Amino acid sequence: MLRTHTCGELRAVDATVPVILCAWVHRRRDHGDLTFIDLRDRYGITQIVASAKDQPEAHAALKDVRSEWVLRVHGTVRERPAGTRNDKLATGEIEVVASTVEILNEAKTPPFYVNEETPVDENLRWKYRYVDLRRERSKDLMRLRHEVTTFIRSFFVERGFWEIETTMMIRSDPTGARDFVVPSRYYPGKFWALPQSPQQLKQILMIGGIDKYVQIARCFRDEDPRADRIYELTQLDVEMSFVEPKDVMSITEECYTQVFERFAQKPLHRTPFPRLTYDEAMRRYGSDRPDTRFGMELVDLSEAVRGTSFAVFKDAVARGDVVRAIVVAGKAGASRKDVDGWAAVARTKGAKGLVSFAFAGSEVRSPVAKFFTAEELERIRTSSGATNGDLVLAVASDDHTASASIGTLRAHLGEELHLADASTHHFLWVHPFPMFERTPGGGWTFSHNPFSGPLSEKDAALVETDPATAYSTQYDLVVDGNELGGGSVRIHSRALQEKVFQVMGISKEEAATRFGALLDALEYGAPPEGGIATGMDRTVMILAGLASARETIAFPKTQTGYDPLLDAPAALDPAQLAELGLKVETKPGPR
RNA sequence: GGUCCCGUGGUGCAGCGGCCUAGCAUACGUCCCUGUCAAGGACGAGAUCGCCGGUUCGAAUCCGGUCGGGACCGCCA
Repeated sequence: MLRTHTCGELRAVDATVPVILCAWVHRRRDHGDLTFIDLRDRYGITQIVASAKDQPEAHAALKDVRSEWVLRVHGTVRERPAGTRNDKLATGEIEVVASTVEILNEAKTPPFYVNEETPVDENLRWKYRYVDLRRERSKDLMRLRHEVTTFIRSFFVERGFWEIETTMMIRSDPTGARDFVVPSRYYPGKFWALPQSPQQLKQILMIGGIDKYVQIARCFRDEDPRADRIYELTQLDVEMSFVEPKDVMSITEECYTQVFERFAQKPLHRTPFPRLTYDEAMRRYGSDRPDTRFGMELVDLSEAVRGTSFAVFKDAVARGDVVRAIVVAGKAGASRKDVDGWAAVARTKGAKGLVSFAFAGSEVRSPVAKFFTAEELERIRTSSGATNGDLVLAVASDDHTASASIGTLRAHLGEELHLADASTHHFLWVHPFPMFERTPGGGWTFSHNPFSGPLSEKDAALVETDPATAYSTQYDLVVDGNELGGGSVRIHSRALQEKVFQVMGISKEEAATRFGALLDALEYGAPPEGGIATGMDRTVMILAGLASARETIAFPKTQTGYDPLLDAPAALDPAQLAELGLKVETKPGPR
């Protein structure tokens, strides 16, 4: 080893010990004939000192040294003179008196500060990620992620789970997200796909008798990235044989309770985690991942407005649609501009408009006030639970659109008005879910996962007779309004799996082509089994209180999926293309 | 595919029709300094305001386009 100690470990008891430290120059303080260097590595910062009088050789060497140079310092640990200790440093009671200073490497002036917490343009941060990773914030996030991952892995391993690596090159299946694909050289014209998740593989592992599987698995989804959605995500992937939903939920809950108690910056609001059905979540919060850190639950005004002369509401109720609303406490004074902005939010989820009622003293201000009698307005007030000074925002639409648009508005207002309890983390389960949801074309698609089993025998029967009313074993784990993950107990009969595909308009033949391996496996003794997958990037992001998942990974890409560090993606040279049997028709873009 | 915000010395910001010969902080360079720890002091260098075009007597500032970054909608089983 080039060093005897790290920069984080020396204390007063080490005084007089000869040491060799190797690390980066964090800061230099030059007092002329006395020079201090803060030497920094992953472990901490240690002050190096050299004086012209007593350590002339080291002192001379330090004259030229600059920030981020890499040094090897030979010296002796000394307790700092009285009055010069630094309580802010773990090593603040000592300093290393340098005898010789070797320069292992010089460094250009860094493109941004390593020793300060200023925000930096992400393009620059990712391009110089090796500099960025030296920053305390980035380093702490890498450590947090490492510790959380290690903890979770041990948690499952201690409970009898085997970590098994599944293949990264699989068959493309264009359901769900777009696949990232890899051309095959040996089979020209054919392609591998990178897995969106190891879903089918882990089910096949259960059929193989592995019994309990865990993997911190990389998954790839070629959809436009967002702050909390990246191309390459890492998920905690778990599967167990001979289980019911409560078994998977219970071990997941135990794991996440421990993870958050150990690593979060604030306590859990409540354990055990509350449970909402999908229907209740939609009815009360207008979301299948409700943020329960604040109230403002949805209210139904359909009955209250049934007899009014306001056609939008009256006609909606008459045709079986609903009027849903939220009460924004104390916002009766909101401006027209505010309300217009909120209406735009509601419209993004399909609302045709947004009607406001401001209850200010004896007066009710609303753009549509003239269509309502005083009694009707009072009925709206009482059935919404609004009190003086409150603002009621209402949408008329079909049940799902009304809930979803008001729910989105609720989430938006929660952010805008800082309504959420910031002192605790609110976990909850959403379970069960409907098995199917409507496609825009009027058909059916799976609500989460085509392999999710029906909740009961009754639901299994409904798959054929009335898919709309069939419930699945699906459970989602939600924290602070974020979907952390989800899973289900799987279908373990080929016949039922094929029936489910059929409802979704996938024929037996098509299913056999796309999901052949799994369907065949189901005929060779498939156990009842289930599992869950949760997002590790999101987990770390929430633990660290970040708004973006990009910082939680070592080598992030930009929002357009560009990697500034490696300058990727990049064109292939013609020889590579030829070998793969590929011809590129689109000219590469500006990059 | 779409909407919105941003782009000014290395970095982070200010300036938003003429007072800009572009300001501040910090970093950077040279010098002074033996107890600092965001060291201090003195001096200095560094940007034609992302790019292209337009409006104007005059553009960092207004308009259009384009490129790049970010937030969001669509999309994300």
